[in-house]
Amino acid sequence: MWIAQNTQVRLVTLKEPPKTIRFSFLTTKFGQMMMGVIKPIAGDSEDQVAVTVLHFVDENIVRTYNEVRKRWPKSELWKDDKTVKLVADKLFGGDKENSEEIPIAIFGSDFQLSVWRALVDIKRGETCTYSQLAERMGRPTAVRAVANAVARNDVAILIPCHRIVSQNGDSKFHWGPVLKQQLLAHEKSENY
DNA sequence: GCCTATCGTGATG
DNA sequence: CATCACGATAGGC
Repeated sequence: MWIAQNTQVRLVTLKEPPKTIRFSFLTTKFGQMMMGVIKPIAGDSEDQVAVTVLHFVDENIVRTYNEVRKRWPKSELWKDDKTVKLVADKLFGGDKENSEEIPIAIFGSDFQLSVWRALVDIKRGETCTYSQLAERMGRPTAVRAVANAVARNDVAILIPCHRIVSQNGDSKFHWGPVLKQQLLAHEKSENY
């Protein structure tokens, strides 16, 4: 079970951290993940939810939970399998076809937001170096700062930070270089 | 390999 | 506020 090839993402920026994040765990083709969603987002219908957290579980769920807890110190974390499942089914449930647009709620500094916005423009099967990304943002010398912001992406896959590689081929990834390579290989292949 | 330019963040006072 | 150390970098030597 994995994300549909043509999934579209819509970024919504939050003015403050979410009061409540509803989370649950999923089993995917690339391992277990923790997903956090918020609802509703401004201007959307009552039952509309947006993804705000998507982390791989690399060791165990407690560790992953603690990491999310640390990242969102002001937010309440509610276990809510039902609400998460609504989004998870849209994302992972279908097969190759998926016309649903997935809202992603992000919160961060202006700089971070601009980095994350630039990330979603990198197409599936493509990669981009840190300096290329910095250049695209019109901040060619802020390479190191861009890398910091990339590393802080909280929504794996949907905000595709795994598509950023360093120029010398080094491939660092929050959840390990091996997984990163697997994701990239998967995206480059035609076998979905 | 080591040295340095670069810049947003978070910690600290 | 001011300062400092720290990166998922990159380029020069």
